[in-house]
Amino acid sequence: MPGEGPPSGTVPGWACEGPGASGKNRRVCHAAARLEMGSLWEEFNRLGTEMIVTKAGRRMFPTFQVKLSGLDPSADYVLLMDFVPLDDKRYRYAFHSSSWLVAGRADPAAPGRVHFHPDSPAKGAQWMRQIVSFDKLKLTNNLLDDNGHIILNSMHRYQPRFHVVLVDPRRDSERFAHENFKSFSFPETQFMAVTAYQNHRITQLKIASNPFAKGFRDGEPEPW
Amino acid sequence: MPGEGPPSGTVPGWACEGPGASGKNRRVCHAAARLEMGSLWEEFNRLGTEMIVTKAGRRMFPTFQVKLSGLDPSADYVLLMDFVPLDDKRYRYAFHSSSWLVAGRADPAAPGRVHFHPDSPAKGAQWMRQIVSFDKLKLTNNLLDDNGHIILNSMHRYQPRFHVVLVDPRRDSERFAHENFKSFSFPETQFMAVTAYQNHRITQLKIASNPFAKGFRDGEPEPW
DNA sequence: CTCTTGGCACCTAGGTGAAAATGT
DNA sequence: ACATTTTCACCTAGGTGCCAAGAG
Repeated sequence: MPGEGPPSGTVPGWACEGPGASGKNRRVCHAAARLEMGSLWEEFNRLGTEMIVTKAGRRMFPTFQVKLSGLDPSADYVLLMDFVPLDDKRYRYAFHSSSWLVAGRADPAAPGRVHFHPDSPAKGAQWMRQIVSFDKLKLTNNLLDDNGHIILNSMHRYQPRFHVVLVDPRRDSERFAHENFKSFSFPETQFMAVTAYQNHRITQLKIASNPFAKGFRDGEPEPW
Repeated sequence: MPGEGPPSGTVPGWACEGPGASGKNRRVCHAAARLEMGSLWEEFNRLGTEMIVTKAGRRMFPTFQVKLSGLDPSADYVLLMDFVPLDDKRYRYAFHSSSWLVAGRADPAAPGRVHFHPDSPAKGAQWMRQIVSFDKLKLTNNLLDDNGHIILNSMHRYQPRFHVVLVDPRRDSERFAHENFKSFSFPETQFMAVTAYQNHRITQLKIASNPFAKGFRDGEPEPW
């Protein structure tokens, strides 16, 4: 079942350990990211988060947002996201039992794309100043999309991933690429891509928490 | 009367002339700015452009937009605007003659503020890539404004000014400040600050050309 | 009288899920 | 049957000029 995992957001092995060539650049190894709206993500995750994908592209809700710390204030960084398949399966939803069932092997993988945060590149000080929000990121199921959106297979599970990349001013910076980035995965943000919501409780939670989804708010009844 | 002046946008004296300490940094002296929507600005200017100022802050229309060239693609620049009084007078509008009359000396000058383009700082290559638009800039008549808006006196005339500032990485860069910027004034963008439109033809032109102003467009009559 | 303020109806622009239509 | 596409009413968010009322 979807959703379980450690509450940490740091991929093991990226710590600033020891000397030698295997370490990370000191300007990225102390980077830390705290997921915003964590309790909302967890609420969705308990039900099994679903994200709509459309031909034109649909935003995620909740929006993926992080608070950064530990960057070098005066160094340049690029921030980006990608999405990794959580398994090699295709799913379908059993309405009678309100649960997801494996429906076979995964479809051919969609073109792997990344989404650069539109403010990239920017100084560490700028990134740490306020919450970094990926609200321009859109998900699509159109394999031929030419709007630069993230392409996903519907009825497949994904794990959002967040990357902090140091802009290395050195010549031959490609040769140091492996030590110039740090990645973060928050298990509570994993989701099932769908073209229409399957679990009614997900629909209800979206309506209750997304201001753009219609519906009366907060016990406010219609005006008489 | 408002509106006359040379069609050039370059302030004389900023050219890259000669040797010696009086010149500009080579990374700014070749900078050039072309005003976008020039014909619309001129159309307004012929009538005597008016810009609304409100307590909450009002955008300019037309929006001040420029196309930049001649920057060093890899150098960092800050782009900003300020507004200089065109004279020391206060005006009033004579409806019967449809003309502006001098109504006395200028009120005490409003706090001088500048508006940094929100993408600042950025590389020359980034600034030159597309049109730079100051559509976040707002004008207010609130002397105590704390939203960072440009404060102007109503019934006074102003000349918008645009500045390209090189971010100088050298220590003691303050000592070179005078040679690290280049300024542009487009006479066709001068305007009268008002709290309500005075010239009806200005109102009509705003409605006809600003998508946010209501009114039927393009001879399209109401549905039947 | 001249000028300013605040509410408001009416726009643009674009993010929602519902539901019907269309595949497969 | 299951999944996708399309359309649409209904939102948020915010930029307009208008007009009545207020302030000097």
